[in-house]
This record gives sequence, C-alpha cells and structure tokens, in this order.
Amino acid sequence: MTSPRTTTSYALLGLLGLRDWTTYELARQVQRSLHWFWPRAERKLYDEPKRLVADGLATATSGSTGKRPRTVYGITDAGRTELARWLDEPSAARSSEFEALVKVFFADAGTLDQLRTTLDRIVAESVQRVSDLADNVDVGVADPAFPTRMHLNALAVRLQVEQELTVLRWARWARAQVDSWPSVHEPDDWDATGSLATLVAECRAAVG
Amino acid sequence: MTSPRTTTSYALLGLLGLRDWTTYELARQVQRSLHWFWPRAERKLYDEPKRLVADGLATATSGSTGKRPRTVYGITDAGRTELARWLDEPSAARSSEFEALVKVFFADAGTLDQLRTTLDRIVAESVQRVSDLADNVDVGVADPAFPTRMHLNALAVRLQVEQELTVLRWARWARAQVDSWPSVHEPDDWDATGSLATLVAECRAAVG
DNA sequence: CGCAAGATACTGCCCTGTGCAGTATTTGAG
DNA sequence: CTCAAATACTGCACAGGGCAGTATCTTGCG
Repeated sequence: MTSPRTTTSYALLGLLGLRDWTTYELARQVQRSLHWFWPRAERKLYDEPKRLVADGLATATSGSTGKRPRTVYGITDAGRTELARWLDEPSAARSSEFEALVKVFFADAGTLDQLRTTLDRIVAESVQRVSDLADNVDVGVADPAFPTRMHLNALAVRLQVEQELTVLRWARWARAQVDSWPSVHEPDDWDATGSLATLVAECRAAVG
Repeated sequence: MTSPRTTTSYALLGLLGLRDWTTYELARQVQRSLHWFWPRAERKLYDEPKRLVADGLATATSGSTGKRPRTVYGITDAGRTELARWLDEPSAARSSEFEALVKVFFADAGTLDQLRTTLDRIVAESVQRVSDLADNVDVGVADPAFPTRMHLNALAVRLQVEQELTVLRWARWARAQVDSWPSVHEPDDWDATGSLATLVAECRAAVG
C-alpha cells in the first residue's frame, strides 16, 4: 500500500464501482454529486486514481484522442472487496466550515451595516445553492445516469435539500432580527437569553 | 506581511478582540464555540498567533508559571482595524464534509446490514452532538463569559441547533425508510423519483 | 506528605488537500 | 475557417490535520 487510504480514495472507488471513467469525467461527476457532502478540489482527483492503481484497487487503460492522452480507470475485484470492507468502518464526524458565520459571530468588531451586508450575502448565496441543487436534481430525474440507484440518490439529496433550506430560513430570520437593532452591540428588545433557553429545550426534546 | 491571512487568522484575531488569552485558553475557547462553524486542529492554534504578532496585529507577552513558559496574546490597534476591514470582504462558500453520507451514497457496494449500521451510527452521533450543543449553551447562559455578546452568540447558536436537528431528523427518517427495504438495491415500494420531485418543488417554492 | 492523574504549554514531522498558473490538444458553433 | 470552450493533465507553494513527543504545574487522595 502506498499510504493509508483516505475517504477521498473510497469516494472515487465508489464511483469506479458504478462504471469506468476518465479523470475528467470523474472530476465533473464529483462536482455534480459528491461535492455537496465530500468536497474535493479537481487537483486531488487527478492524483488519487493513480494511488488506487498502485494499490491494485483500480486499473488504468491508456488510450488517446488524436495526440491527446486519455486514461480510463476501472475498479478491480480487490477494489470492490476493499470498498465493501470500508463500509463497516466507523466514519469521521461531520464537519462544516462557514466563514460568513465567523463574520456574524464577530460582528461587534465592525458596524451594523457590515453585519447586514454579511447576512444579505448569506441569503443570496443560499438562494443560489438551493437553485443549483434543484437544477441538478431535475436533470438527474429527467435523465438519470444510474436509474437503479435512484433510491440512494434520493436519501442523500433529501439531506442536502433540508440542510440548504435550513440555512436559508435561518439567514432570512437573522436578517429580519438584525433589522430592528439600533447598533451591533444592542439587540433592541430581543430576548437573546430567552431564545437560547428555547433552543436548549428543543434540543433536549429531540434527544429524549 | 508574512503571508496572506486566512480565515483562521481572523477567527483568532476576533477572539483577541474580546480579551487577552494564552494559546491554551484560545485552543479551549475555539473548541467550545468556533469549532461548530470553523473547526481547526489545536496544532494550528499554536502557530497562528505567532503570525499575527509578526504582522503587528497582535502582541505576545512572555511570562512564566514557575519554570513553564506562558505567553499571553492581545490585539493591537492595527489588529482591530484589520479585523474590521475583513468584515467587508466576501466570504468563502459554506462547505461541509460528511463521510458517513458517502457510505450511504455507495451503500449498494455492500449489504443492507451495513447501510442500517451506518445510519444507526449517524443517529447516535447526531444525538451526541445535539446534547453537547445543549450542554454548551446551558453553561454559556448560566455563566456567560461575555454577557454583552449574548445576542451574537444567540444568532450563531440558533443556526447550529437547526442544522444539528435537521441532520438528526433526516437520519431517523432515513433509518425508518431503509427498514422496509428488501435489499440495498430495491427500495421496496418507496417512490424515490416522486420524492425527489417533491424536494425540487420545495426548493423552487423557497427561492420564489 | 507523597504520588499519580490530569491540566498546561508547547514543537516536529509527515501527510492530505487547496488554489492557481501553466501547457497542450480537440471539438463545436457560427 | 476561426475562435471559444471542453478535454487532459503537471508543478509548486502553502494551509491544515493528526499524532507523537517533551516538559512542568496543580490537585486530590490515601
């Protein structure tokens, strides 16, 4: 083994389990589907298949389109076995990065206008993401690449949609809250402490 | 400037804007609050303040507790100015990693039992995160470190709670769905395509 | 009082991953 | 026929993660 496999290795192995792909196709497919819950830069997607081949989990078939090289990757039996084994392993915790929320959190280092702009941008980005998601799903339903996998796709997409809509609803709510604040330091008559208590109660109720 | 500042630089600068901290305290504080939307390894939090000092955005005061060194960091005027300026910049897109969802997505490479186990683990992790969040908030309300920042805290916490609860609800729903599947390849009588269409409709409705 | 466990305070190393620039060739639209 | 877009990569510098390692200080328990 060249070095310990990462989740990215298995994500690509998973795609190779469905059919053969060139790296370029793989990169596009990752952006369309996996990107929502396992985002990786295109750059990585050119390195990773080589490692899979070195470990005997994938095969590389070099061809060409005229003078341009063209490598097609496929999965091996060892690859399928390893992929199935990986499904048993415990997973890393979910983690999300939200730079704009860091700006909201430290809003008192700036002005109320800055906070309002930050929230407006979050709403705009969120609307964009929800639209993109809907467009993607529309295409996937009208012309499914893997019709027999629709149910797995639907499980994953449902979470993505709920997540994006949750952010959008929150952003609109937060923007409305902030609208009545006289300054970034005072929430007017909003009872922040009481609101936190309500949230805690919701959490306790959900976990039973 | 040593090199372009990252969001991590500004996140720490933001904390330094509230009061002075030792790196150890900073590390703990980041785990408690920022970690939910800007997760960074402890290791990084020891390097970053040094860069801030090198750029004149922070000050380092070396003291000691007996023979053990102890560096206290604080913000400079230049640091405050730079922090306020950063609030104007557009932010990076939100991004989240969810390894377990990759396993759900490629569940057809394994067995139905594996999928069920994966979902059970997601539910368990989710319950844990919701509890932790509630505990954190309880402590923060009972004994607030920065009472005058409660409203900003409440904005951020609300999003975190909604996000975690969304994942929890989804995981329970998905686990129930999968319960009736005869195999990982067939969703029994579940209309996955119809379900996707409903989700698209929800998205379209939300973006107007 | 003595000692163990946990808290405090870091550094080094190797690897993954990102972003951007750079280099070509081929295809398709007008 | 031409030019833009798509295809197909590589190199490089830096951010970041995880883990091991090395101390010292504090606290509670017997």
